[in-house]
Parts: sequence; C-alpha cells; structure tokens
Amino acid sequence: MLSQKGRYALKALTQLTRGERNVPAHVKSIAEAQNIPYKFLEGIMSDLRRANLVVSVRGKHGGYILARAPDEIMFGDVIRAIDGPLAMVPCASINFYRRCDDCDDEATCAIRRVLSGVRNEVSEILDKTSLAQAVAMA
Amino acid sequence: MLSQKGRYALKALTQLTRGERNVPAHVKSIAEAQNIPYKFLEGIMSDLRRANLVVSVRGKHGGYILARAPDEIMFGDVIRAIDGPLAMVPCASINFYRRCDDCDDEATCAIRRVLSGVRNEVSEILDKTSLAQAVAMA
DNA sequence: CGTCATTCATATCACTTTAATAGGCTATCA
DNA sequence: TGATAGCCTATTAAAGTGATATGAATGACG
Repeated sequence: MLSQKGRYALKALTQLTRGERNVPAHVKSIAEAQNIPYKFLEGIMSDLRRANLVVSVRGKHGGYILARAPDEIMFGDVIRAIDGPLAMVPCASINFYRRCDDCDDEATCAIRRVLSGVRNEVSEILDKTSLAQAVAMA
Repeated sequence: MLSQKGRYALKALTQLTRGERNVPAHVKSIAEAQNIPYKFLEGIMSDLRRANLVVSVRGKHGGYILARAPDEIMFGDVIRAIDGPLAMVPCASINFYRRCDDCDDEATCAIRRVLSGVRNEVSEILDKTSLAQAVAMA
C-alpha cells in the first residue's frame, strides 16, 4: 500500500494539473480543496520540490507550480519520489535495486521471477500514465 | 514493498512445494535452508496455519505440510494473508476495501481509477500464479 | 522601508509496525 | 518418560507513520 503521504502527493499534483499552468497555487488552497492537513502537505510539497516534480515560488503570492507539463509527469515518478520502489521485493526493483541478503541464488529464485513480472506490469501502467491523462479520464 | 515476513513466507512455502507432499517439514530445516531466523519463521508458519495455507503436525516428527496441492495455493493468497491488500490504496482493494476518508467523490477520483487498474494487473498475475507454477519455472 | 503572506527547515510527538529474541507450555511418539 | 517437535505470550529495539509546532527566510506590495 501507498503511504498517506503518497496518496496526498498524487491528490495535490492532480489538483495542480487541473489548475492554471504557471500560476502558483498556495499549499493552503490545495490542502482545503483536498482535505489534507495543511502543515503535513507543506512537508510533502517540499519533498516533491526536492524531487524536481514541482517548483516553488516564495514570498507573498507564492506557491507551487508543476515543474514540467502535466503530460510529462508520470504516476511512477511521484510514487517513487515519496514511497520508493514500485517492486514488491528489492531484488525485483530497477530504480532501487538491492540484493536480498538471505538469498542464495538470485538467478534461480522463483519469487524474484514472479515478482519481477509484477513490477514490470505495474511500471507499464504507472510509468505510462501521466497526471494529464489521469485527470482527462475524469 | 512486501514485508520481510511476506518474503519469508513465500520462501518457506516454495520450499514446502519442492519437498515431499504429506511429509511434515520442521521449521528448523526450512529456516536453515532459506536463511531465515528460526524463531521468527516459527511465528510466520503459525500465521500461515491460521490462514489455512498450511497444516501443522505436533509432537515428535512434527512439522508443516501444505494445506492444499501446491497448484492450488496462489501467490496472492500468501501475500494477502501476511501483508494484506494487493492494491496500493484501500479504495482500490477488492478483498480489503475501505473508503479513503479524505475523498469527496470516489466515483470520479482519478487516482482511484489508475490504481484500480494497477491492482487488477497485479491480481492477474498473483492470483493466477501458484506455488507449483513458480517452482516449475526454475 | 515595513508588513504580510508565503515557503523552508527543524524539531517534536504519539503511535504503530517491523524484525527479531526468549521462555515456557503442550502434544506426540519411540 | 524423555526427547522433539509446534504453540503461545511477552519483550525488545529500531524504524516508520501521520501529524503538529515554532520560527526563520523570502519576496511582493503599499
């Protein structure tokens, strides 16, 4: 399961996608529109900025805008930034690969084989579905 | 990501699948073969028993055997028993459905729509891949 | 310049989960 | 009866989660 943070991040970004491009949205307004605790969302937006998914504008009339066009930001990017790997086991991850230390032979591991297939299918959707597409579906 | 418990459970069950049917395997031998902490695995096997995936034999020469034929135990069954939902959000889960309390309108939620697709693809693999199949692939 | 609304950086908090260990009880069989 | 299993409960340390609080930095605007 995604963390609450991950869900909130997706909600916030779809909100930005729906709004006007290049007009910064305050955290406060996003928080209210999406029923997300204000201060909690503030931290999430900072994370998204550090992941280069969003750009911040400081000072009065500041806020956040998408770092790229909404059809260039994929669900997978967001989820990886906030929650980490898509894969169910570290050894089946591409972007966060790590060996399982109790594994004798990765090459013949039945679990890895099955869960690699899962990770590929998941990536096939999440890395090919953009914020723009998701919002358009509604 | 799966918990360590979930990974260990899958490893233990593939081990049982490889072994002789109807001959109880000791937790100790599984733990050694799979590099799993003995006492930790003991608890996991108890969970699997409570989930009716495995049957225990007590007393001397006791141990665990699969509750059903290994082609009737699916990856999805094991993962749900130990780690819960396959879905990435509660509202996209079939077996563990729960509403997101911050969600205004589930029917038009873009995130739910995308992540329901993911959950279906994941289920398509995990609920159709049995222990027997996974082991046979090796 | 000063003020106000905003982001930014930390710190803290309670709570739950995770991964693991320990000890003693209970059942079975030779 | 004693050895060998599983069974049950408790404990632990560490990490993660979801959230709140405080205050500093920044920048538009009057």
